[in-house]
This record gives sequence, structure tokens and C-alpha cells, in this order.
Amino acid sequence: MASRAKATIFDIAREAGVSKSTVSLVLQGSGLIRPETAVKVRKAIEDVGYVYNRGAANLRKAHSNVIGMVINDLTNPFFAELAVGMERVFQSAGIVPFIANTAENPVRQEEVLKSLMEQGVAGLIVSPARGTTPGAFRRLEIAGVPVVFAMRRLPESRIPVITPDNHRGAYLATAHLIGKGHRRLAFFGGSSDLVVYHERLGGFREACETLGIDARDALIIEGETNRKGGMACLETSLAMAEPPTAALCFNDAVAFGVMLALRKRGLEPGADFAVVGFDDVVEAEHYMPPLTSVAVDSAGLGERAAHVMIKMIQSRTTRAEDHIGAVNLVVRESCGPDRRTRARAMGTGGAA
Amino acid sequence: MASRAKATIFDIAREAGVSKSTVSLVLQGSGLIRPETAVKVRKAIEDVGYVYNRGAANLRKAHSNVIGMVINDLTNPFFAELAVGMERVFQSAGIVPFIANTAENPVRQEEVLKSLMEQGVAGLIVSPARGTTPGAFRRLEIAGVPVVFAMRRLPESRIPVITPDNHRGAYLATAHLIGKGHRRLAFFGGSSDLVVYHERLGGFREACETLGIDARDALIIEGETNRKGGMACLETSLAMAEPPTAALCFNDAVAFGVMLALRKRGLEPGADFAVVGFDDVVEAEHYMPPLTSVAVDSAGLGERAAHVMIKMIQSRTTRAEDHIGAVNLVVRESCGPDRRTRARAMGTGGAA
DNA sequence: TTGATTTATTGGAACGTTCCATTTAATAAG
DNA sequence: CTTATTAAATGGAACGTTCCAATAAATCAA
Repeated sequence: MASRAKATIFDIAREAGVSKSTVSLVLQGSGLIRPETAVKVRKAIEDVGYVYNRGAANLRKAHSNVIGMVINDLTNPFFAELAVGMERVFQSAGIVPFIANTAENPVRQEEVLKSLMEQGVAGLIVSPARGTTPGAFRRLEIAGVPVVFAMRRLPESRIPVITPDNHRGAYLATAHLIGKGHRRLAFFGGSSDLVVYHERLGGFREACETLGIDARDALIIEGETNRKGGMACLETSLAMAEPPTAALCFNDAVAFGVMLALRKRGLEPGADFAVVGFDDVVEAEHYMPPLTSVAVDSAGLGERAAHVMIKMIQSRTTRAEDHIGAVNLVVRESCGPDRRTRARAMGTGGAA
Repeated sequence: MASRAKATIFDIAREAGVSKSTVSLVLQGSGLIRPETAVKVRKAIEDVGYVYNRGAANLRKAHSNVIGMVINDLTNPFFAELAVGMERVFQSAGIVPFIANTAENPVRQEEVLKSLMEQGVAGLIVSPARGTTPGAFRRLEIAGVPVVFAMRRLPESRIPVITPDNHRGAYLATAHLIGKGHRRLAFFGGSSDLVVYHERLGGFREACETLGIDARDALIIEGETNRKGGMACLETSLAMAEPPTAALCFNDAVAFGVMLALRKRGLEPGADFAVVGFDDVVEAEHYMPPLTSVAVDSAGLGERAAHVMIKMIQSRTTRAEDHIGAVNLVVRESCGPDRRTRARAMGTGGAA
């Protein structure tokens, strides 16, 4: 209401009877000022209701402490987890990261990136939107802003990447299905404009071939990466001449959709059709039946991404090594007769 | 890599053979400059790889276009939905909101608010963390920054609030349970340091009294507002001498927990124990059994909050009217014999 | 042709900080 | 008692914009 003109360090200086420079020093916690003076100044800061103007400071300092995270879908708990992991690290480093959502929209992403750059971010952690064009991050590179990709990568980009081991995860899951005796397999959901898709599909294919199944017999159906997509995939597959008996799904959301569609047709997930998900979101454990899924530790990947970012900023580089995170197949009850229910298979999925 | 010193409007001016003022005018899209000149300048902007420095600009303009949203729990899809609703509105207004997560931690919230203020935000939409002290927003008020509370309110605060009609929602849900013939009711989850809790509990109590049930017979168990809390509540209640036969849950997460715990005891949610949730998150519809819940349209509330914020900024005020959003009871199958499955009861819950 | 008006462009001060170079005050060394 | 040394505080320039007042160029009226 009252809102008198914003207080500046000059107001503080007058109030405390010192110079603006002294105030500045106190604000930065410099040891050069006499403790009593510092106390006096700090009191004045309180009294005048001062708010530090970081914009003005950055004008001189030329390096802010703001880090942005650009997330492609905030409503997916999987990405929200990623964000939370990053925050944990930044918090302990005294950094407040700003999150922006692109809602899987490359145009929006462009706006978001522009805005963050204008704000003078020190670095950016990005899970790029589907359909991102290769040039979208050129401006960032030119400006020399450190960028890390998390969970997703772009084809032919030099930007460091933190992702789970998608290939291995898909391999483990597929081997598990084959080990259960399934011979007609399907891969449901996702689309080929995502690098992740190719990685996971690659693991699926390799497992098929290694374990004696002709990959050309496998059914591959692209689709949306959500429940609806999963339902559609299942319907399509059951309309085939020789329908599959098991499916590896692009992610858990797709798997939930598949199970939903099975129920709707009077089929029991697990007994009548085996389903494996990917990501192992919290819901997977509580679903009916509990979903077998590839756990990727998204919060851990978020932490790792944050650490890499901090390193990059400190060493003033825009390059860093990629990091491929370990995955586990978490076996639950969505793949038929529960021989080893609720056991955690760590790095072994029956690839014998 | 190369990263030559950041280009400024002076560099553009030199490149285009005009003055810095002209460049500034072009950047602001002023109609005062000759179109050909504008084209020339815009080309120079591209050529030098210029990045607008909003911090410097704000130094003069004294009003940024940055809006912050402070969310208490980003992993709850309910709050993520709220964020998405807000973003929709801001996007069409050309504003990029920055989201920050407080993880339900008042200390973290303090840091976040401080950081956002230092960044010079034009306004703040906040879903306050549980346990927020009344003074937490004093600095914002002093600085005259517009603030809107969303989903949650603080006791005795003058800050405008956008919330669902918690009292009515709880009333409708409770009346529904009573209409089904239940007489021993429970209210599960939440805690009394949340204003929302009192609102929902108030609706519950009013329904009991109005519809002929002594509210003192009702069982009220506080607890965490997540699955775990729900499980604990159910266990506690079943240990009572005369256990309840139905429960209104503080939110859907609690309701999911209750259903989980029922199953674990071999009881069937719906048939053996009626459960109603609150919020109607997307999972509610797909759960087994589908959860009857109070829909609050969180995305819509987010949009509303964003609109109010934009109005406040334009009219340079820090006051605005509260907004209480309508709620619907969405009846599904978690409350016993499904007399009217999948019907949407709009504003009427059987309060006759 | 001259002056008035409109249209485009420009220089300079200001915004709130940081940081360097300086000054002043206090202390130590000779 | 000087003079060198250290500690504490300060003034001024700079950061990259915006915006006002001023100028220059073009158009119009008389």
C-alpha cells in the first residue's frame, strides 16, 4: 500500500551514517569491515525494508546465481521427481532454481529459453520437448551458457546428457518376458522423433535377437506416451492375426493404459497378458496388479545433473561428460505367475 | 566456446550505423522508427548474436514482466495441474512464469520468496507451505508486490485467495455417504494447521448435523496427506470399538491409501467400506475401484489466479477479491452398490 | 523563401549495484 | 617523533538499458 520508493544502498548508508560502498561490502559479507559497523549497517537494512536488487548487481558482476530448469511435462510425476532431485542439490548450494514448463511444445520452449537467457541465467538443465529442432540451443551455445540435458537427448548435439541406461533397461525387461516363456512380444508406445524411443526399442530388439526370437516377429506400435496411447496400442495389437502375449511399454503411463484396456476387455493383466513398464513411478507399486517396471531413479539423475551443472559453472566450461545412470528391473505381478514376487532384480534380468 | 564479450545495444548500433537509442526503440517495437531502419537494426541484432539484458532494462523501467509461482509440492499432480492452468493464461499474455518448489518447507519457502523478490518479480502466486508463519509475507506487503494465494489460505491475512469451495465439497461428499445409508462416518487425514482442513472438516460436520447424525459420533483422525497417511488412518479406525463404515478423506492421496489398506486386510473398497476422496486427480478415475471424489478443477483455479494477478499488476494494487471456485461431486464406484455409476452430480449430492 | 509542423534520430542522465584506486585512521617499527 | 604498515572506509566509474529533451531532416502552409 504505502510502498514508498524502493530503498537502495544509499538509503541504508544515510541511515547508518556510512558510505554506500561500506553497505555494499556488508551485503557481500566482506571481512574488511569492522564488526560493529557491520551490525549498525545490518540494523539499517532491516529498518528501511531493503530488498537487494540482483539485476543491478548482475549488471556489474556479469554472472548471476540463477539456474533454470526447463521441463517438458510437469504433470508427469516422473519429471516432477527429476525436478525435485535437482532442487535438493541446488538448495544445499544456496541456489534457488527456477522451473519452467514447456508442455512438450517446441514453440513454448523457444520462448522459455529466450526468457531465461534474458534473465541472465548462469546455467540451464533441460529436458527438451518432443520435436525440438537441432538449432534450438544454438543461441545458448553462442552465448556460452552451460546447458545439460536430462532424461532426453537431441540427435547430434554436443551438449552433455544425463540419462538412464535406456538400452539396458529395455533389454532386461524384454529378457524377463522371454524368460517367462513369451514368444510373441510387442513394444508399445512412444514415437521415433524421440531419441529415447530408439534407445529403448534398441534394447528390446537386441534382447529378442540374442535370446532366439526373430525381431521381425515382434510387433512394434508407436503411440502417445500416456494412458490413452497405451489403450490404443493394446486395441490395435489384439486386432492382429496372431496377437502378442506380452508387451514392453515405452513408459509406465502407457503400461497403465494397457492394463486398463485389458480389464475393459475382461482380460486379466499378468495372467492373460504380460505387461512391463518403464520409469517405475510411485503409482507402479500400488497399481492393480502391481506393475513390473524398469526403475530409473529419476531423482538421482536430477541430483547428478545438478552436480554436473555446478561443476560446469565453476570451471567456466560448456562441456562435460555424459552420464548414463544404472537401472533396475523391479519385478512385481504384472507378468503372469508370480514366481518371485516383489523380489528386486539388481542388474540381472535373467539374460542367461 | 568462443564466447566473445556479450554484445550490447552499442554493438548493434555500430553494426547498423545508428545510435543506441534507435536500437532501443527498435527493441521495444516503437512505431517511431522508419521501417527500413528497423529492418537494418534487426539484421544487426541477429548478426552480433545479441541477448537482451532484462536486468539492465528493469533497472530503468522498475517493473519487470516476471511472475513467480511458489508451489508447496510439485510432486503432487494436483498442484502440478494448478501450475499448468496458470501457465496457460500467462503464455497467452506473453509472460513466462517461473515456478519454484518449497517442498512443504517454510524455511525453504522463505529462501524462495527472498530470491524471487531480489529478482524483482512483478507478482507472486503462492500455495503456501504448511506451517507458514503469519509474518512470512510481510516483506512482500511492504514492498508492495502483488500476491495471490491459490488453493490454500493463511489465517488472518489480507492477501486475496483463490480456492475451491472446500466446505461445500465436503458437505456434498458427506451427504452422499449418508444418503447411501451410512451412519458411522469418519474423516481421514490432514491436520489442523491447515486452514483447508478446517474448511473441509466444517463441511463434513455440517452435513452430519443437518442430516441427523450426531457429529460427536463421527470419527476424526488427523494424518499425513498422502497414501501412507491414509493407510495409517484406516488401521487406527478399524482398531476402534465401533469402527466406521465410510470415510471422507482429506484428499485423493489419502483415499488411495485407505483403499490400499482395505485390500491388504482382505476388505473390498466400496462393498465393505465406502471411501470418498477430494480433488479428483486424474488417477481417481482409473483406480480400482474408480474413486468417488470432489472435483475442484485445479487447472481452472490456476487460470483464475493468473487472471487476478494480471489485473492486480495492471491496476497497480495489492488487493483483490477472493474467489471461491465451484466443486462437483463425481460419483464413481468406491461407495458401495453402484446405483448411479459414472453419473456426474453437478452441485447436488443428495442433500435432500 | 520563410517559418511552422511533423517525422526520425540522437545524446545524456539515470537506474542500483560492484570494484578499483584512494583516502583516512589506527598501529607498528625505527 | 617520524615513517612505514595495516586496517577500515570511501568516491567514482562502470555495467546495459530506458526515456526525456534536443536536434536534424523532411514536409507543409503561407
